[in-house]
Amino acid sequence: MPVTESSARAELTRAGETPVAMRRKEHIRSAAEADILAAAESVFARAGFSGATMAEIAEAAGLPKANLHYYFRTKAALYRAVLNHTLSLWLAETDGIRVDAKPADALGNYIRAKMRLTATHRDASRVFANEMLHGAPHIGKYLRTELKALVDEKSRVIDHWSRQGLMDAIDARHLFFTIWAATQTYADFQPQVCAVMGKSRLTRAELARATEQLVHIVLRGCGVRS
Amino acid sequence: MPVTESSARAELTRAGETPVAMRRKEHIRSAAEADILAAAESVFARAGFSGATMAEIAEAAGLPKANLHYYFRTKAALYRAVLNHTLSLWLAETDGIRVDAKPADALGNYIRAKMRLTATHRDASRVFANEMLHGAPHIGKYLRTELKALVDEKSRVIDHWSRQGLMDAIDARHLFFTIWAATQTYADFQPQVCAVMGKSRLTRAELARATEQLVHIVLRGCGVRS
DNA sequence: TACAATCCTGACCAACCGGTCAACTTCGAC
DNA sequence: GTCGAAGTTGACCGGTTGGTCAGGATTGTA
Repeated sequence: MPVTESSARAELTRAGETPVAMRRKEHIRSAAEADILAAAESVFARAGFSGATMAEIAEAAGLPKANLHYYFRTKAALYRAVLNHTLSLWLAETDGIRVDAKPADALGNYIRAKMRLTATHRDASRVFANEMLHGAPHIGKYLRTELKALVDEKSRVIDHWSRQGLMDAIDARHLFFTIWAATQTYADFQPQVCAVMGKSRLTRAELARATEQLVHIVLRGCGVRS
Repeated sequence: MPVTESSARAELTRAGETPVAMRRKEHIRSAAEADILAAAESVFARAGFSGATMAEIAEAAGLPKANLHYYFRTKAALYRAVLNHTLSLWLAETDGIRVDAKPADALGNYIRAKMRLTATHRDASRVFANEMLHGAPHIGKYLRTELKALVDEKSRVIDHWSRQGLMDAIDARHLFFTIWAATQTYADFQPQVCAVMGKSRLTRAELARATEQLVHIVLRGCGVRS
């Protein structure tokens, strides 16, 4: 599980302090951190790590710049905190992929959930994509451990379905890459999608249409029996 | 067609100059520009526009920094030149998608060609992805004109195949988004792919395997009769 | 009230970076 | 050899940016 830069601070609180004081202080801290993280996510998504400035993030958060450095020592620390927040979103939604589920439901709903995620958390998706694009220097370890373990586990489920004749023999890892890429493209490459569709923004209806077509292609393409 | 910053210079050469001089000078210029563009593409791919520094590009090109500014006035001009180079790659490979072709061959070979492109021009793909991620400020116009026109044309071909019963009724635009995303992910998200596969780099064989699976899923998913 | 801890902030600084410039070299033309 | 255009380069500059710091405000406790 990702750990924020400041999570260890609670331990440092003086033993003699009353619960009331702790609660109040923690509230101030966590509220400020949440505001800063939200502003930072938006700015990092638009400008990338190098393109974003602390002054811009501070303005977006409605705080003086020095206050940012009070809660997050450095720009890199703030960036890592934003990344950790996005990573916790990343692992979710695979719960439905289990041996006792129907492949059509499990895979279909997974694609739908992923697509919903890109729509509701577009900035998080873009920060994640940006990090990956630049070689994943901050989250390489996470990819090789937690993400790999999760994919290994879910791949075994899909292999099981294949052996049972419920779907074609498919390399599950590459299938995940395809699903992730096809869904994320609506968040990460939105300018391209909008331009080609001849629209200024993606409507809910258009996204629903894209989702169902992707579900159709993947399920049919993998020979999932329904 | 994209135009490089300096293509208009040839016109400025003095009328009285001999062909030999012109040829030599143009050779020096084009050779230097090519070196700089190659170095810039590599650095922009790794660091993005803001993260890249002219000094870093200069070092990669083996030239003093001032020399870069002699050939490309500003960092933005150099970046646009790199983008133009990648855009010319982008449009290619769709030639095979024509009404008189067999859908299975046309689409299959298109996917294979795209996948080859991401392997041989990984940096170009990443520069393009980075530009898109940040809202496509430099190439928005290109997307809305040339790319849209191309996709509109190719979509009509696919619609034609659908009406002829050669494949399912598929929204061709979203199909292109899926194909582009699924192929580019092997260039743009390589750290993720490598981590999940448990390898330090992508082998040719692994990429070939991914390609054929993607071809299989797309063709089968679109109900292409073979 | 006195205290201590946390929270907040304007002012400041050193490092870096894109870009300029003047001087110098190279080379083909005549 | 002389000339001029193109190519080359080290040194320099102004603006930006991440980060610091000293001092003040706020708040719970005793």
